[in-house]
Amino acid sequence: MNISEFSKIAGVSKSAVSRYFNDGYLSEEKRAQIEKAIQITGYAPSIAARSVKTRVTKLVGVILPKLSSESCSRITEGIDEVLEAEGYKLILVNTANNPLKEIESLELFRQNRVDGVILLGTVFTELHKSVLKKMHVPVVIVGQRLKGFNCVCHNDEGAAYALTRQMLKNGAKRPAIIGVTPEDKAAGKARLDGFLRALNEFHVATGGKLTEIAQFSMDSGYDHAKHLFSQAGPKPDCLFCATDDIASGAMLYLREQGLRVPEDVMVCGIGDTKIAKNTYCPLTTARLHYKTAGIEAANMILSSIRHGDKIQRTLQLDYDIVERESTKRETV
Amino acid sequence: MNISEFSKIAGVSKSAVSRYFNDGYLSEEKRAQIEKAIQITGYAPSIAARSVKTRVTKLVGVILPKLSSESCSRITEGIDEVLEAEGYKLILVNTANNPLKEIESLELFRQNRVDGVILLGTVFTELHKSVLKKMHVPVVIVGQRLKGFNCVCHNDEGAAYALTRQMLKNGAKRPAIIGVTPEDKAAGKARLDGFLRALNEFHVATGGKLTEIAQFSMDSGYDHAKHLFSQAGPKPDCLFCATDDIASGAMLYLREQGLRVPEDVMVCGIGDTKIAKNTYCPLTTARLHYKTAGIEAANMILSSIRHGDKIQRTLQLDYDIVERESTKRETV
DNA sequence: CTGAAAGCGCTAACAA
DNA sequence: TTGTTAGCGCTTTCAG
Repeated sequence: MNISEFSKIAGVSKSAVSRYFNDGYLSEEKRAQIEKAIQITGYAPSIAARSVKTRVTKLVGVILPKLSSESCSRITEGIDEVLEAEGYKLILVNTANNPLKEIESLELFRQNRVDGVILLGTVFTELHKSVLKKMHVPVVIVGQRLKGFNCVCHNDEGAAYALTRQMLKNGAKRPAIIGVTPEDKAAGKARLDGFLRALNEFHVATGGKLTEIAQFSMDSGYDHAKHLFSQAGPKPDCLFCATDDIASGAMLYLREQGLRVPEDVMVCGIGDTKIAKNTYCPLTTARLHYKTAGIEAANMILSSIRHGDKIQRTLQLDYDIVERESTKRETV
Repeated sequence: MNISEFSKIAGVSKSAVSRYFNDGYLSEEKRAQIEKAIQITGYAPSIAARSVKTRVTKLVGVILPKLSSESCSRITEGIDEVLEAEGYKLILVNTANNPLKEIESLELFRQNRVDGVILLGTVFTELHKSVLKKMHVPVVIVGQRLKGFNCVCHNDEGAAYALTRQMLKNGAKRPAIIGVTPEDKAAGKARLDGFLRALNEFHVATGGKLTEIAQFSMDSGYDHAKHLFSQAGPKPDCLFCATDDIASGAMLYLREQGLRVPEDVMVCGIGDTKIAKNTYCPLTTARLHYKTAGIEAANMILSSIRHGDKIQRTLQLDYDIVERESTKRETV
C-alpha cells in the first residue's frame, strides 16, 4: 500500500495525505476521511521514501564497546530517554571492544543513514580522529575528551585522587592499583594520574611492581589481584581499582586467600554500579553519573542536529564519593 | 553527492555505479575508475533511497523493557552478534517497562522501517496479540511463549522447581517466595508454579502470607524482604526469589537484620547474573542462557526474513543450577 | 558487459 | 485550503 493507492481509498489527493502525516494544513472533512481510511487499511507512510526527500532519518547512531556493561547500558538508556521523546530512534552498534569496528561504523554513518552519532569512546587512534573529522553528521563523544569535538565526560582524575586519598588518610601505607590500559585516556590514564597524585601528596613511593593493567571485567580483576599478591616482598594494604567490576573480582580473590577487607587490604572501585553495594564487604567507590551523561549527550546531539552548532563544547560531570566499608579502618 | 554527480566524476554511468555497490557485473576498468572516484569523493550510496526501491532496510527492531538490566543487555548482545555479521543493524526501543510503548513501537514497526522485530516480552495483553497479528514483518518473541508466534524462552518453571527443591532437600522447612507479577507468564507465573510444585512434592504448606510480589529490582527485593520478615508469626527459613537482583536486595535486608545466610535463611535467585557471584554470601541460582537466547532469536528472525517461514516455532533453552553457599546447610 | 529510462513512495513548490 | 507535478537518489529492466 502506497500513498497513491491510499489516497484513492481515502478519496483525497496524495498531497492531502502527505499533509495529514506532516504539517497539518487540512480541512476537518479530509482529515476525517483519511483517518477512516487508516482504520480500514492500516496504512502508514514509508519512512525510507520520506527520508529520500527530506534528508532526515530521525535516527541517531550509538556506537559502544560493550552493551552488556552497566555503564554503557545506563548511558544508552539516558540517550534513549531524551531522543525518543523527540521522535528519534537509536541505531546501535556494539563493537565488542574492537576499535576497527568503531571505525567501520563511523564510516557507515558518515554520510547517511543517521542524523547524528554518539560514540561511547575508549581508545582514540589517529585513524579515529581522521575519520571523525570527515563525518558529515554531528558527533558527540561520551566518556572521553577529544579536542575539537563535542564531549560529555566524567572527572576521572578527580575521582581516583579522592578515593586514593581517602584510603591513605584512613591509614593505608602500601597502595597498589589495578588499572586499565592508559591508551584509554579516561578510565586508564586519568584514573592512574589521580591515584599517583594522591600518592605524591602523601609522600608514598609508587612501586612499579604494584601497578597492574587489567581488562574491564571481574575475571580480569581477579587475575590481576592474584598476580599482585603472588609477588615476593611486602603485600599491598590498599587497592585502587579502575572500575567496580575489577574491584569485585579482586575482592573475590582476596576472600579466597583469607585476606580480610578492609582490615588487611582496603579496596575501592569507580562507578558505583549495582555490584558495589553487594560485594561481601560493601565497596567504597565514586559514583559516576552515567545516565545523566547519556541525557546530556543526547541534548548536545539534538542541538547540533537542529542548529548545526559549529562551536564545540566539553561537558564534565563530577563524581560523588560513596564511602562504604571496604576502605574503613579503625585507627589503632 | 548523489549517484548521478558521482557517476560523472567516475566517468561511468549511474548503472555501473549501482552495480558496483550491488551485484558486481562490471568490468575491471570501470571498477577501478569507480574505486578511484570513491577515494576522492568519499561517496557512499544513500541507504534510504535504496530501501525505497528494494524494500529492504537491513534493520531489525528490538523492543525491550529495560536496557540497563543485565538480562536484556545480554540478550541484545547475542542478537547483535548474529545480525551484524549479516549486515543488519539494530534499532532499539527501550520501553522502560511501559506496555503502551511496546504497542506504539510495534505499530511503528508494523509496515516499514525495519525488516523484522524482536520483542523481549514481559506481559501480553489482548491488545498486544491483536497488534502482533497485524504485523507485516516477521516477529520473534524472547523470554515468553505466546501461541502462534516464534518464541525463544527459558525453562522458568523447571528452574524454579529445581532451586526450591534443593533448598527443601537441604533442610528448609518454611519456604517463602518473592516473585514478580504473574501477569508476566515466564518470570512471574512459571517461576511461582515451579516453586509451588516443589512445595507440593515435599508436602509443605504454602502459606499465602509468605508470597510477595516485587518489581524487577534490588530495591524492591529489599522492601519485600522487609515486609516478609516484619510479619507476625514464625519467620521463613528459606527464600526463593524470582531474579538475582531481587535476591540480592533481600539479602541486604537480611544482613541488616543480623539474619545469617544460609544458617538462618537460605536464599536463591534466578539468572546467574554478575551479582550472584558477589553477594556477601555467594548466591545459589539457575543460569539462564541470555546471550544464547539472543543468538537463537536472531537466527529465527533471519530465517523468517529470508524464507518467510510460515510455520511458527518455540525454542526453549534449559537452565543450569549453580549451587553456591546461600543454600547450603549442614544437616544437623 | 553497458547505459538509458522507468519508477520505488514520498514531499513540497506552485498554481488554482 | 487543495491538487498537480517535479523531483529526492537509487535499482533494475531492457535493448544494445
